[in-house]
Amino acid sequence: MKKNYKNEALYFKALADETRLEIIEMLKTGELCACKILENFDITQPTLSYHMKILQECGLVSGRRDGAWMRYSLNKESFESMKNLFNELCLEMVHEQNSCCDQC
Amino acid sequence: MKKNYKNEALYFKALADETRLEIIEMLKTGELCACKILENFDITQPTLSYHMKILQECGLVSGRRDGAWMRYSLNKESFESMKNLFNELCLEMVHEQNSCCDQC
DNA sequence: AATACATATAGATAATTATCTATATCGTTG
DNA sequence: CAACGATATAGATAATTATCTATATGTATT
Repeated sequence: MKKNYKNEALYFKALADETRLEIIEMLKTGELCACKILENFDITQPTLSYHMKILQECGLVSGRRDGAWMRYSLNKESFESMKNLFNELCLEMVHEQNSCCDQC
Repeated sequence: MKKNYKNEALYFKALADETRLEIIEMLKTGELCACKILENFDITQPTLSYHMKILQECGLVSGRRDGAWMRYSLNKESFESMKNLFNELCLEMVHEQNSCCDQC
C-alpha cells in the first residue's frame, strides 16, 4: 500500500513562506495579538488573516479571542509532532546500494 | 537587523510537495536512476526532471551522470543542516508573556 | 443604539508553481 | 556516423497560492 504524503506536505507548505516563518519567529517571544504581528510586515490586514488561518489549520499556531483582539501563540505539541515527522523523513537512510535495477 | 527567511523557505518549499516527499522516501533505499523513480509516478519524464532539479538546487539530492543515466541519491550533509535549521525553528520558545503591548 | 476598532470573509487579480507537449542534448550501440 | 534511449530544456497552460479591495462580523465604548 502506497503511503500518502498529504499530511506531511501540509506542514511543509505552511512553512514554505517567508512571511509565515517570520510570524513563527515572532511568536517565539510569546503570545501576540494580530495587530502587533501586522506592524512588522508590509501586508494588509486581510493578508495577515489569511496567513494566520493557514498556520492555525495545520495546528502550529493557536488563536484565542480576547475581547476585540485575537491572541496567537505557538502550539508546542504540534511543533513536537512535526519534529518527529521530520526526523522520520531525515533518518532511516539505508546504506548505499550499487544499482537500482538490472537494466540501468 | 531583520532576519531573512529565504534560505529556510527554499528548503521547506522543496518539501512542500507530495511527489517530492515520495521521491525522497524512495531514495532512502539508496541511489536510483531517474527511470526507476519515474515508474512510481503518473507524471511525464519532463515533470520528474523538474522535481529532481528542485531537489538538487536546495542540495537535498545529488545527481551524477553514469553513461546515459542519471543516478540520484540523498545528500546526508544537507539533511543534517536542514535538521539543524529546523530544530532552531522549533526550539527556543520563550515562556508565555501576559500581553503583547499596553493597548491590547 | 450608534460609532469605532479589530479581525474575518468574499471575490478579484497577480504571482508562483506544477504540469504538459515538443524538441534539444548527451551518451551508447550497431 | 546514424539511430536510439535517457534526460534536460523551452515554451505554453493549468492549478495553486498570495495578495489586494470591499465588506461583513464581532466586541467595546459613548
